[in-house]
Order: sequence, then structure tokens, then C-alpha cells
Amino acid sequence: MDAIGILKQLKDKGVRFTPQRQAILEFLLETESHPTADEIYHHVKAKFPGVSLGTIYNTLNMLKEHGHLLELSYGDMSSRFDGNPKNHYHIVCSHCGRVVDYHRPLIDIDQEVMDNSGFKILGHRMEFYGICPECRKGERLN
Amino acid sequence: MDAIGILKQLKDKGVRFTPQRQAILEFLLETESHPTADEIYHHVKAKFPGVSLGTIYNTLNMLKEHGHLLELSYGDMSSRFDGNPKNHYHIVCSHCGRVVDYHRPLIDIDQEVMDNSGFKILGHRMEFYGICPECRKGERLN
DNA sequence: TTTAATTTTAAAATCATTGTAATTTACATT
DNA sequence: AATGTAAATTACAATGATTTTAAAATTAAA
Repeated sequence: MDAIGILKQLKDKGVRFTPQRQAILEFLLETESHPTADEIYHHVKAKFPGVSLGTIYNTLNMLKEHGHLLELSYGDMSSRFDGNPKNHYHIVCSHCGRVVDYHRPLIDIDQEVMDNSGFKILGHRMEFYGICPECRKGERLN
Repeated sequence: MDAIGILKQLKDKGVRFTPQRQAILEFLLETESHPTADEIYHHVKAKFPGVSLGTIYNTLNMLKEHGHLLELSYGDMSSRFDGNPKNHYHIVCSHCGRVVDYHRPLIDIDQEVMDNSGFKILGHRMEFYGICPECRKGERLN
């Protein structure tokens, strides 16, 4: 579904349709990256010069509560937001902090969790922790 | 391996052995919980009244860099630290923020990732996102 | 035991995120 | 189309987790 469709659907739940929200959601749906709140802010600012970071966070939290967005948090940086989880996971280097994609079909497990937990599962996130090839070489952390 | 063993091993890599570090690592290894930095701080303070939060973070980052610790970050709360990943994953409610354990044997996938990525994989984290039973009932977010 | 380097401490600084108060907007109801 | 009102936006202040700093203390190693 596109941004307009999602926002129209949310209207039935009392969420107002604003042009700022449309711009934010459209960007989230069209981008392949996992932008930070600040990156979204700068992008939306091109269309709406007066938009504030507060509005970005407000909209992201609203979308998250309604299950249209995954928030990916790392320890030492801003959260990143994923409007459409793709077929990949992430590997994080515990030494240098680098994050690389690991392409692989998503593990088919959400239904199992839904059946056993009573949650309505919207998606999952999987992250591998390790030491990247460069750090292994350069700093012999093995 | 126990705290002393790990710290002795780290000594070969130029990491100094201090009693504060020993106390922090011992607590991480013995606890079943996933404590925040502040919880670790208060616990270690019982033995070392003069210890500072700065030392806690310093030690946690050191352990993380050397792969002896997983940092679990959520969007809206402090990071939690896991000294020995147990047989469970987490489910996070996108609406109310609650985190519950989902007990299940860990997926056997680290070796595959290690072979394909060149990273030395130390562990993984899996988190399910959804709407918890209470939020589904009370607020009809389906 | 001496020395140099690292760690600790305590306090200040940083930065992502949230809260606030005033203004504006969306939208249901006239 | 005009109006009322609740919700959203804006600009800015506040919060709180984490990092940095500088000086003092402690550690490892010669």
C-alpha cells in the first residue's frame, strides 16, 4: 500500500492526514536506506522548509504504534527507521561499529511466534554481532 | 570461562586488570537479567562505593569491543547488556513498549553467516515486533 | 622500586529524543 | 461554505543516557 492509502486507513482510527505526514511516509516507503530521524528531517525539509524535528519524531512514533514502521536501535548512534523491511539482516562489528547488510531470505518464523505468544507479529529484526575482517586483520582481536 | 579467566586473556591484548572490571564482569556473568548500565553501577557500588558510572561505561565498551558482551538497544530506553545470551529472543510491543521473553532454542545460523561474510560471528540477536494481547484488546489496533 | 601508560573519578559536555506552550490545521458539524 | 474543536505543528526548552575531560590514583613492566 502507498502512503496515501495507509494514511487514509489511519484516519478511521482518529489520526489526522497532514501533508507533513504524507511526505515523511512517502520518503520512508520509497527509500532503500534505513534513515535516521535527522536524515528524514533534512529530506522532508526540501518540500516543507518550516517542518520541525519534533514533527518527524511525532510521526515516526505514530507510525510505529500502528505497526507501519520498524525502529532499529543501536547502542551508540541514532535509531534508524525501516518502512519496508527487505530481504536482509545486519551484521554489526563490535569493534569499529560498522554495519553491513547480510542478504538472505527472511527466516520463516513470525507465524510460529504469533501462535505461541498471542502478539500480532508485524515483523522481526535479526542482527549478528562480530568482528569484521578489517578489524580481525588490523588489530588481531581473535 | 569466568571473569578472571577472561580478564587474564584480555591482558595479553594490553587491557589492564582492575578490580572494578572484575566486579563488573562477574556481575554480568552471574546474572540472569539483562541489566542497564545504571543497574550495574548500583550493584557494583555495593563493593566499590567510589566507583563511577564512567567506569561502568568504559568497561562495557571495552568488553563489547572484545566480543564478550552483547548490547541490546531499544529505541526508548537505556541499553541493556547481556553477558551470556540465553535460549530466548524478545518480543517488543510497538504500542506500549513492553518487552517479553520468547523462549526457544537459538536458531543455528551463526556458522553460515561466518562462512559467507568473513566476520568472526560472536552471536546474534533476534527481536520480534508486534502488538501485545493487551493492546490488541484495549485499543483495537488490528 | 621506578617509570610510563592506563584507569579511575568527578564533573562538565554532548546529542538524540521528548515535553511545553502558543499557533495553526484538519475535519466533522452545522 | 462557515464554524467549533480537538489534534498537529512549530520553536524552543528540558531531559537523560552516554561520552569526554582533566587531574589523581593505580597498574604493568623494566
